[in-house]
Amino acid sequence: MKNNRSERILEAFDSLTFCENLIQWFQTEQRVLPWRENQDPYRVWVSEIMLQQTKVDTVIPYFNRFIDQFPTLQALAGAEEQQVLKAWEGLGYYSRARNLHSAVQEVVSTYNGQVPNNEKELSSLKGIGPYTKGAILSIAYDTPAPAVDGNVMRVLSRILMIEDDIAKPATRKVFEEVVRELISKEDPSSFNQGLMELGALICTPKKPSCMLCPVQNHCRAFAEGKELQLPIKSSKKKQKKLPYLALILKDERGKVVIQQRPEQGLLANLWEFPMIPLQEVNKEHVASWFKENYGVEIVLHDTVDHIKHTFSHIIWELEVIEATYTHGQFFEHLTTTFVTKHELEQYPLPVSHQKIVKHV
DNA sequence: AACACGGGGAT
DNA sequence: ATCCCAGTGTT
Repeated sequence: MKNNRSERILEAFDSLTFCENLIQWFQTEQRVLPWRENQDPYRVWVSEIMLQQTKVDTVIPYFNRFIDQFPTLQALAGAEEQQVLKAWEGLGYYSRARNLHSAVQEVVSTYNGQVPNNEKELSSLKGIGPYTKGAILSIAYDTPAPAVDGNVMRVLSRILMIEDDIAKPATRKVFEEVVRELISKEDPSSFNQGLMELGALICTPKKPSCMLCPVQNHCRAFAEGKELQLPIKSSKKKQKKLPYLALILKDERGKVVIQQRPEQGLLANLWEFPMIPLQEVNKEHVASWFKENYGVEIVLHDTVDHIKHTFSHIIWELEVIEATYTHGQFFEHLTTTFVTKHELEQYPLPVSHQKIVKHV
C-alpha cells in the first residue's frame, strides 16, 4: 500500500545522491567506538540498549566493563540479576538492564542463543522497541529497516522540512515511513548510523555546524535559514518535588540498614537507605512512624547533608540524618539488612544514595 | 495519547 | 534553569 505522506515529502528530493553523500561522510568521519569493532549482534544489542537516552561518552566505559564481565550472550544469560544491575549502576533507566537480562535468557532458551534477525522475533523481546529493532537489523545484519531516534528526527526534520511535533508518539511513524523509502539498500547500516552520527556531530540541537555538513546542499531548512526552528517539539511540564528524610541507621556495632526497593517502579530492585516521606509524615513523628512501618525503635541524631536529586519526572529532596537502632525486630515482609560500609559496595544503589554512602 | 522511567552534560 | 540524549513499557 502506498504512503502518500512520505511520497510527497520525498518528491523532488535526490535520495540517491543524499545517500551517497551521507554514507561517504560516515565512512570517513565516524568516531572509533568500542561497539564498532565488529558486527557481533550481542555487542550491537548491548550498545543500543545502553545508548537509549544516554550519551556516547557516558556509555563507553560502561560498555567496556559490561563486555569484559559478560563477554557473550550466554555469559549474561547465566548471570545473577543483581550482578547485572551492579554493572548498570549509575547508568540509569535500570529496567533496561533487567529487560536485557531477561531477553538474553529468552534468546538462549528459545532461539538457540542466536539473536533473531527478523522484525517479528526481535520485537517480541523485552526492551527491544521500534528503534532498537531497526538498529540491530541494520547494523548487525545489514538489513534495510528504519532506526528512528531523536537524532534522526532532528536531522530529517531539517533536511526535509518536516514540521510535525516530534514529542508526539505518532510522529515517529512519519519518519519511519520516510526512512523506509529513503534508506540505502546497499548499506543500510552506514545509512542509519550516518544519520545518527550526523545528528551527534554536525546537526546538533542548538548550534548545528551547517558549514561542515556533508548534506548541506540537500537541506531544505538550511536553504531557507530555518535550521534553528526545527525540529518542532512541544515542551514537557516540570517535575514535582518530593521531600524525604534519608536514614543512616546504625546498630550498636556500627552496621547500617539498607533495604531493597520493590520489583516494580522507580529504581526497581535497587537498594537504598530507609526513606521517610515528609509529605506524609510530620517530622516530629518520624520515630513513631518508623516503629509502625518497620517494627523497630530508633533515636534520631544530627542532619549531615541535604541532597537534591532530579529525575526525569520528579525531584527528590533528601535530608540525610543519622539515627541509632535501639531495639525491636524488622517486619518479616521487609527486605532490610544490616551491612558494613565495605559490604555496601556489593549492592546496586542509585546515584542519589551513593552520595549518602560517604557519610556512613 | 500520555506518562513513568535516571543520570549527566551542554547551553 | 532548561533541554537533550542511539527509547521502551504501561496505562
